[in-house]
Amino acid sequence: NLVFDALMNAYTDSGFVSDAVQCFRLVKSNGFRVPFHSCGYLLDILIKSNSPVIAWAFYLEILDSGFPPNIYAFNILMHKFCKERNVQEAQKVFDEISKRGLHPSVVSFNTLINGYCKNGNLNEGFRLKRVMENTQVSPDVFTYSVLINGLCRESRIGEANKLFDEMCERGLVPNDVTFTTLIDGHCKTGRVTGAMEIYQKMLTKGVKPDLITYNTLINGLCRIGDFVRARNIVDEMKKKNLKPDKITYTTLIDGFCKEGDLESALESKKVMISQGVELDDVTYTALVSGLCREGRVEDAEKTLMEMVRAGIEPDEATYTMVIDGFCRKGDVKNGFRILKELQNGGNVASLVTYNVLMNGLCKQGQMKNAKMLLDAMLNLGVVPD
RNA sequence: CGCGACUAGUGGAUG
Repeated sequence: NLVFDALMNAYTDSGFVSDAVQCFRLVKSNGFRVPFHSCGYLLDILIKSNSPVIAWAFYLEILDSGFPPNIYAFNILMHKFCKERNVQEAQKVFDEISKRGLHPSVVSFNTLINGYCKNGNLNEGFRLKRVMENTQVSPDVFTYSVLINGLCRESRIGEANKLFDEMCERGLVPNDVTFTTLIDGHCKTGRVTGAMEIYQKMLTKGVKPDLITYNTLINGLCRIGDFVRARNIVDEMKKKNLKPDKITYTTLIDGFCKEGDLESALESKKVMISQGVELDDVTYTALVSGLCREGRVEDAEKTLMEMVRAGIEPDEATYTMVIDGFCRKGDVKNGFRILKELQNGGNVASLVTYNVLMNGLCKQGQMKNAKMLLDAMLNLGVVPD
C-alpha cells in the first residue's frame, strides 16, 4: 500500500495527473487497499488546477471507494463550477453532499446562492434561503450580502433595502462588504444621495469603509459628474490611510474622459504614475476610448503604443476604437496601418474591425477599395453581415 | 484528539 501511495504521489508531483488517476484505478480494480493519502493529495492538485470537471469526476470515484467525504472539498468544487458559470454542475455537487452523508454548511448554501444570483436566477437564491431557514442552517452576513447584491444587479433597490433591514432585525451585523454592496447598488441606479446616506450610516454604526467602499463611492460620484465630491472622497480616504489604487485612478480617469475633460484624465494618469501605481489594460482602454471619443486619435494611438510598450497587448476592440477614430477623420490609410499593428500583435481582426474600415472607405467614396476589402474578408473567411 | 483549509462588494471596452 505504501508503494502505491508513493507511486501515485510521484506521478502527481511530476505533473502526470492522469497517470496518477490511472494508477488509482489499477490499484482499485486489483482489489488492493486504496491509498487515501495520495488520493487526497491528488485531489488537492486537481482542485487547484482549473478543471473542476476532472477534479469532480475523480472525487466521485474516490468517494465510491470509501474516501472520507469532506464538506470543504464539496464547497470548493461548487465554487469553481460557479466561477465558470456552471451552476448546474454546482447544484449536482451540492446534491451530492447529502448523498454522501454530510450536511450542506452555510458556506455550501452561500456559494450556491451566489452562483444562482450571478446567473440571474434570484428566485432560486431566495428559495435556497428558505431551505436554510427550515434546516437549522441560518443565513448569515454572506447570505444576505449575496442576495442584496443580486437584487441590486437587477436594480431592485427597494427590495435590497428591505432585505438589509430584515438582516438587521434578525440580529445580524452588516459589515463593510454588505454596506458597500448596497452603496454600489444605489450608485449604479443613480441614487447617489441614497448611497451617501448609507455611507454615513455605515460610519455611524462604526463599520470601517475600506478601499472598495471608497472606490464604489467615487465611481458613483463620477457617473453623475460630481468630480468635486469625488475628489473629496479621495482626500477622505487618504486621511484614513487608504492609498488610492489602480481602480481608484481608473475610475477617475474614465469619469473625466466621459465628461470630456481629457486634461483632468491625463493629469490623474500622471499622478497615478508618480504614485507608483501601475496602469493596467483597463486604465489604458479607458484612456484610448476617451481620446477617440474626443477625436484625439493621434493621442489615442500614442497611448495604444504606450500600452504595448508596457507589455500589455491591447485587444481587438481597443485597436478597433483607434481604427474607427482615424476613419471618422477620413484617414482610412492610418486606419489600415493600425490594422497591421493589430495583426502584428498577434490578434486576428474580425467582422467589426473590417466593417469599421469598410465604412471608412465607403464614406470616402473609395468604392473600389471597399470592394477589394470585401473580397479580402471573404478570402479570410470573415463572413460579412 | 485538537487545529488549519472553502463562500459575498469596486474600474474600461469597437461598426
